[in-house]
Amino acid sequence: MPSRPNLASIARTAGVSVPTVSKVIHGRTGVAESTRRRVLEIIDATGYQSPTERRLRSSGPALVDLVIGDLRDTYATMVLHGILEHARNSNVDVAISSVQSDLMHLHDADEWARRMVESGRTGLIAVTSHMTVEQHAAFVARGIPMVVIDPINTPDAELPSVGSTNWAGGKAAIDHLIELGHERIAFLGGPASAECNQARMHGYLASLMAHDIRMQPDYVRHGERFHRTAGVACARQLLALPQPPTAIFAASDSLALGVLEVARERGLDVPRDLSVVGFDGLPIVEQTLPRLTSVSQPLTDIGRTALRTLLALANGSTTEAPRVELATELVVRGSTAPPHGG
Amino acid sequence: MPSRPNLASIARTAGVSVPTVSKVIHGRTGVAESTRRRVLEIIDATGYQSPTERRLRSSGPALVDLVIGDLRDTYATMVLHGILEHARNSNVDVAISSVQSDLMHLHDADEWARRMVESGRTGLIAVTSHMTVEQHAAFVARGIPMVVIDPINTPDAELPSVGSTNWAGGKAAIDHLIELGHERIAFLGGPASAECNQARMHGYLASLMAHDIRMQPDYVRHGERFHRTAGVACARQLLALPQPPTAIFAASDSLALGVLEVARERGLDVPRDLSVVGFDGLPIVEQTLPRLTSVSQPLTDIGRTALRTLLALANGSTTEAPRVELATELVVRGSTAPPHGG
DNA sequence: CTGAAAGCGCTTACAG
DNA sequence: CTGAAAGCGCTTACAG
Repeated sequence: MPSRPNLASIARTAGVSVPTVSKVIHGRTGVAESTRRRVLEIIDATGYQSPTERRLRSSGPALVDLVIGDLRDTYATMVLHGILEHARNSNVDVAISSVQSDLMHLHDADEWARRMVESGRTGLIAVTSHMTVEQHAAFVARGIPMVVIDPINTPDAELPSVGSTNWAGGKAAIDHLIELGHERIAFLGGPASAECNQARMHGYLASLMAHDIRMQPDYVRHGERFHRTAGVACARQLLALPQPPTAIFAASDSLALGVLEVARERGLDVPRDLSVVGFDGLPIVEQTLPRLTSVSQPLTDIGRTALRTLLALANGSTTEAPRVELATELVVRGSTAPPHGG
Repeated sequence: MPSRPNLASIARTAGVSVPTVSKVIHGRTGVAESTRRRVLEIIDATGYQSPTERRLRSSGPALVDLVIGDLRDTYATMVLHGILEHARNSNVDVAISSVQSDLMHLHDADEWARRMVESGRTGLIAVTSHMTVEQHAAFVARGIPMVVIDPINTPDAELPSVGSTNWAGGKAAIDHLIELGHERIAFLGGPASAECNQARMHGYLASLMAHDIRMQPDYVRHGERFHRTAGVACARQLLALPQPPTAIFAASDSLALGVLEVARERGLDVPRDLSVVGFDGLPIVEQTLPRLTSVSQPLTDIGRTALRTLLALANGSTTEAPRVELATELVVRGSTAPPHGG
């Protein structure tokens, strides 16, 4: 076999003529099903690329695909901003799609990967998407490198991912509330399946445990999304408990906005009657009344790092850790104070 | 000349050999400067496309370029959302870049257009960018269709653009304030050069005129950007006037957020002491205290329409109007009321 | 359904 | 600096 496969070498291996291979590649009719299958197998095995594909990959800026769950979320926008900044510096183009996570079934993943190879795409970054082992495998099988940012499920261990120190961030938030004197602290999470959400919750549990505070199952709630409306629903439940919490740690700033809204609607003063901590550090935390204490994530850095990791993988680097975590930082603002009642 | 130019036809026209044309196309050395120029001219004139370029354009989904001024602005995000929605339905891919407007000089535009042709891009949508006649010409010259959304300068008449009824929206806002009994009404605008800003201001002036209210030059301010910080700066100036306005019409919701902030810092009650109207209808207007009366733009529709227009142009349609305006709607919320002092 | 033959469009290596 | 010649990789048209 020559160093680079061409129609002739594929034809030779398959024991057919060059025109037959050409027909298979272009999906023309007039090829026996068994022949077609045999040729396709060899094409797959040799990793044949048409001249167009080859030129696409070598000439001009690389083009990476980006899938984002919901763009109207400021979180996604800030990650995107970081990705685009690094893209400009690295002379890389970014093709963006926004899809509902459930649209991307296994079949779609395979079709998607095929089309990415065809159009010479360099790799894929998925932000807050659902990503199964099979889907990941579909991309790997076609040689498309892939990086995820905060998937809404727990990804397989092989899947390269970039995020922040969610566990440490959650723990820092609760440490802060306990230092202020709180003991009745609730956790208001996002999708229970999301790994980042689980890590934040386990940071919460770890802090309680370290301070010998018993965890109350009633005080742990999960929304369907990291969204304000979910925050409203869960906060209403929490504050309607016979013994409501004196502090709520929300696993996102959007959820925390919902908490502030419910507090207002119930006439509770934040932070006098209720302390609230968010997570993300979105710009909005500086605009709320009171300004929101929040665990800040370096979102643009996460975006930048994800693209850097992807480009490294595309260049054949395999030394990258499968998971990169950037540091979070608790920023104390006006929404936390010692508990009032005691 | 054959129906489709190839190296042979170009060589014939230029009076050189096929290998020489090949060298010119790939920028190889060993070609006399005069020969190179002659060949390049003919390539330009005939619109020659390499087989790779041709295949790029014909196979797979079209790929359009999108340039966005500042992504962290929710305005841009919502437009983007509309574009991506229509892109998914039309099986079109979107390559996104975020650039400071001043980065795109004339030279860059030409280079950009060249690269777009090379990578088989279908067209360009520019959101809130600076776009000169020369830049537009650079894209037209290479056959790249282009659509702009709210450019921050006044675009040339030929440039296809999509926006909303800015003038009517501005007029509706002021009509509303005057109906409430206001006479001391200020206009707090964005970049004075932006056409959308000018249209909103002229709506303001038209309403004042129609109600025989004299326009006070002191009451008209322009920020450098449609941004909260500009709103803060201008609102401070307006409220420090010997006779401050009783109502402020801000030409964007972000500017209006700055006004609310200054009102709070000066202990003014909105809407009792000061009425505020914004423009855009971003989701945030439902979250402010009080909720913000605002002229709502159909931002996702604008995005959708921009892409639809671009694709129509790319398909050779020339019947499109050069300017499409979608309807705005004044949504009255809690930030406007009759003037208190009077 | 298959492939020998002709051909297209481009590139490469090299003689002048 | 230029181009005749050889060749590469693929496709097309058609005979069997």
